[in-house]
Amino acid sequence: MSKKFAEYQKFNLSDINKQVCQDWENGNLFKKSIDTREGYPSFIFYEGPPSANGMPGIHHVMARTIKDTFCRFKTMQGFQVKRKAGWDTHGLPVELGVEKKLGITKEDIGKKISVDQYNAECRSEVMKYTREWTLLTKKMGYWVDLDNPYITYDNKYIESLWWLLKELYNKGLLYKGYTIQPYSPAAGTGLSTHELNQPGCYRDVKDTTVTAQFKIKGDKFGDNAYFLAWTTTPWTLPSNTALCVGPKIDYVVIKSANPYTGAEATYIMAKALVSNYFGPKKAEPFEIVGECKGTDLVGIEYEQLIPWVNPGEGAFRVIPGDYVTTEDGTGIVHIAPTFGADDAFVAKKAGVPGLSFPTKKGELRPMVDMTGKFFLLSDIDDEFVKNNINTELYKEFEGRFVKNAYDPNLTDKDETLDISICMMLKQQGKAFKIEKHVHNYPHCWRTDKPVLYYPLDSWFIKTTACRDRMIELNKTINWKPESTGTGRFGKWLENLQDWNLSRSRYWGTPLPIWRTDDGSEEICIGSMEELMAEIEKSVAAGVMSENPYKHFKVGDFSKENYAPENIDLHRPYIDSIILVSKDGKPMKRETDLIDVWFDSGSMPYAQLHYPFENKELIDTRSYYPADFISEGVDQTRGWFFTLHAIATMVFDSVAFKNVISNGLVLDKNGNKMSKRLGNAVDPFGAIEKYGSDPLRWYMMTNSAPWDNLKFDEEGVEEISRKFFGTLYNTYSFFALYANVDGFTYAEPDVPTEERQEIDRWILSLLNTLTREVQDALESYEPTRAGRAIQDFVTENLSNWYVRLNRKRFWAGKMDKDKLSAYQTLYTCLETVSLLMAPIAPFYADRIFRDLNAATGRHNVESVHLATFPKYNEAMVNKRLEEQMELAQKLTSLTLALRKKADIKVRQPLSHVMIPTTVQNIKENLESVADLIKAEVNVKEIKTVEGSDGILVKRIKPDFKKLGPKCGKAMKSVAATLQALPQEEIRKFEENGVYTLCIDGNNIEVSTADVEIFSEDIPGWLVANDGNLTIALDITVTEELRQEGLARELVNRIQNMRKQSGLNITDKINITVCADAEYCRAIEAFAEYIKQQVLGLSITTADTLEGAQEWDVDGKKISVKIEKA
RNA sequence: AGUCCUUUAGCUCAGUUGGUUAGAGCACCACACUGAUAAUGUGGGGGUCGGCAGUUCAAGUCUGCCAAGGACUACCA
Repeated sequence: MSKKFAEYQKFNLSDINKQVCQDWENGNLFKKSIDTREGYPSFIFYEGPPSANGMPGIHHVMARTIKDTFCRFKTMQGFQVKRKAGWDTHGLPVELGVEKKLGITKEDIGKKISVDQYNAECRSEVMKYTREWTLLTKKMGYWVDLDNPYITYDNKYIESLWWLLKELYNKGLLYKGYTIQPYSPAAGTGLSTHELNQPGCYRDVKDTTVTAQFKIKGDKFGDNAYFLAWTTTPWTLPSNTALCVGPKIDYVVIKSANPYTGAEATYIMAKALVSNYFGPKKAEPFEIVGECKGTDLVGIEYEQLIPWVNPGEGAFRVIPGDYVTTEDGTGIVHIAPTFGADDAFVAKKAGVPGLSFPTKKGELRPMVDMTGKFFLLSDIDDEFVKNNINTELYKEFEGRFVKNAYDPNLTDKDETLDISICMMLKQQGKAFKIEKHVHNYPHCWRTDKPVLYYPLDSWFIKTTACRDRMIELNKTINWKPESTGTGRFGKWLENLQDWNLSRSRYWGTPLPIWRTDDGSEEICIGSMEELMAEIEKSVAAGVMSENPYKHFKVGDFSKENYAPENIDLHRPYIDSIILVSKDGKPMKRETDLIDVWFDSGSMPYAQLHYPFENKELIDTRSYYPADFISEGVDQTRGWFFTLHAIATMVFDSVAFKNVISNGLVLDKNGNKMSKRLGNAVDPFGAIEKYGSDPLRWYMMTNSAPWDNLKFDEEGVEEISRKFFGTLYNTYSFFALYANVDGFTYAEPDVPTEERQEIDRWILSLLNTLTREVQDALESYEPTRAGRAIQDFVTENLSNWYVRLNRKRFWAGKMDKDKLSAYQTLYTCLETVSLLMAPIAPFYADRIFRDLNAATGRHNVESVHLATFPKYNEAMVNKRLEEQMELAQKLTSLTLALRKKADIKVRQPLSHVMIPTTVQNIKENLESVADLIKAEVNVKEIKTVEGSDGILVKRIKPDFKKLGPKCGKAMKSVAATLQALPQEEIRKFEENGVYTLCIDGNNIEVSTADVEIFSEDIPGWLVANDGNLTIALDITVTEELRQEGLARELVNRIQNMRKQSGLNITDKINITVCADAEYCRAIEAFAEYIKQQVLGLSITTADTLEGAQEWDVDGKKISVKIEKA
């Protein structure tokens, strides 16, 4: 019994999705796709770890489709592609999720709940949606090893991180620094830039600003001269220690007076901003008396504006800063190094001290304490108060909160510290201008209160030291799109800052650095072995009473040994470990955790527990660096950067060779999706509704991965219908007839040269397609690949090949020609299933399996274990492709003419005329003439030479060729050529050259520089497409009329056959009752009719019982068919 | 504020090294086809190629400026 091709009653991609998914599970196919490639070259892919504490969204389908597509493609190309899944488990979102769930705040940790319990909550919270993620992964067909994922909270993972940190430490790239960071006094914690970039954090606020007068020392500008400097944070003025000018900016010296007091004075400010402060509309007259550059001002000293605290040597002078602009303010910037990152930077460079208080606890703080208020004198070191603080002045302000929002007793309506200070300055005649100003200011997303820029201690990685190497290595990375690599990423590297690693939290990788209290000695731990040894030392020295990790066995890499029940490297356990210094002093761990981005950037090594296990995989570069990674473009400075930075600094290598940074998934109106707006698309719903394939296909083909995708469900539906529906129809058509004929591709291939031209044509296109798809995928352009496949299937295979060849499949016996048709169509379907498999893995597998089940041509069970098609150049015939294109164009033109003349395609016509002098077209035409004739139902195609004079010719200049030759005269040349009379054109054609006279210059034009074609044939119905012209003879002769009628009858009989439910192979007898003309037509074409409808006999009768009536062009006919 | 991306038909997108009628699909309207039929074909309307300026014989394409939308980074008086 011969095998059959599966035939389906309905087409539901969602169901197919589920079935194929099940087939994969049953066959353990993902594993097989890796195991069967054992020993083959590797294609190395790294999975960027998502966080499972949020539900997966539709954009994850996008990102993962890209990853999956290339991994499948490379697998099919014969590479072994291991894909280890990963989970990002540390960090703020997790902590916040837990705090929300438990209804606690950060302050409650260690009070209402122990750190221990808190971390346990985090550990479970972080994997909250693992089930959903796993489900989505399977449903969308993302093949990744979920059974052995790397998890960033894993002890082994942390140990690898420690090793990396120690490498950096040993290279001197890890240091502790004191920098200005965003800090939320209300929450009592520093904030990462990531937190500051939460939506809604930056808000417009209205603050009181002041332009203050800083009195210049000495009499260089007279004895009453001031610098004018503007600030939006007047509360920082008591901490002022310098003024900053732009070296290249022009400054002017102005004689005027203080608007509040009227006191005459000399002012210095940027020339470009004078009109903001002085002018005819202002109260005080002014006069510019001098001008200089910023450089000239540098070094000038001034008197302290608010003399509360003595900051020490080197303060109160003008320093240079490149960042100073003349966009607003005065072009002179007030510098409080303790409250601004830029301030601190320029001040440090110029050797200007910041203004700090030593506290009674022995810390060094700015004027503002950690709760956001001016220090109470009682909290400051007594000695310092005595020597450096003017307590008379200061005590009036001590304890004032710098923002009302920080003070539990104040509201927006109360006078702010800013206003108090402004009033004080005004009274003292030091305020030049006080006004409200609206500006954008960051707020803490947890407390909703403004953020303070505040100096904090942090650990940094000195990435700046490796900047050049990073830039160099980046040039070897293939970025898709290129602009992200050179632009966003490249620029980022050029302006690289040191990487602030510290996070003052609980749930994260602890910084493995232990220090003595005085900071004189410290140790960086790089492994468990080291830690255990140090603990033993500490126990021996009596610093610790016992080793809390005593059950851990060094060198035992079993799961049990590293299980959290055995050891836990997280806080608070790790904090209980006190090590001992060489001098016998206790060393405590620096309480910081590290930035979670370090976690993910370390995954190439930590996922392998490098270097403790799998050392050779990295060292021999057999699993490193990645050939390919892909994530959202928002990861450019996130994961992409941390991967690159760690690889450069520790391994002097790139971490990845090819990278796609994909765009966002927006809603169909181009808005960002968000749960709040309710425009987020649920990936599970979408997959259920459409199936994963259309979704994946839509995402890959609608726009390039790196462009944002405007997700529109209608687009997915369109893909379903247009591409998958057409492909399904094509397959169904094939299966239907192949089963009737018992075709199972058992016969040897019909030699190419013995196949019809149209077969060779589609096979030629198929190979061209194969090459294009391969090229596209190899250059990481899935969009181009998908679009090419889609175009081939819908346009060429279905709409042209199948449509034109339908009769070959249903008529006649299985001869060589029919076999050729089957083999050709089979090859196309099979190849398409292979080509599309990386993008649409489900339906591709369905078709492949259905085809292969009947033919057994591949000895693999799934398309994903098969080999990607190879381009066969011998099959490509550009000539044939041109010919067919010509046929398609001519057919379209002819059909358009029929339409214009209102003559149905069923009515045969005698001939079309195609004027052409181009030999090439003539030859091409000959080979496709039969096709065209059949398609447009015309008996004959005639070509006409131009010389007989019936054609009206036209010249079209070839601008590309003539342009460089003619230059400025181009326009006139074109106009002259186009206006050339018929006789001149004829002469031109005869001579091959023609001389034009333009503006007195002779220009010689040859026939190669122009296209000459006929545009019109007087008296004929004519159509043009480019330089192609056809004319249709619309005369319907008696014979043609008869044939037309016969065809109409065939059409009606076929309809009746179908209606009456006859089998397609049943034979019939026909009786017709019609007028005389129709009867003559039937008589004349009786054989034709019988053959078309499988009729044994056809007779005409005067009257007819039980017949069906039809109207053909106004004629009434009755037709009756009976099964023979 | 800086960097980058996007802007072509009502919608989604093509548009090669600049070359003269700016394309496709969807949607819409009309017609045809009816042994692939919950398919299919043909025709039609629809465009100041975001705006302005420049380079050029020639600009959707190159340059500059501007605008809108988006992303990232930063936050500065």
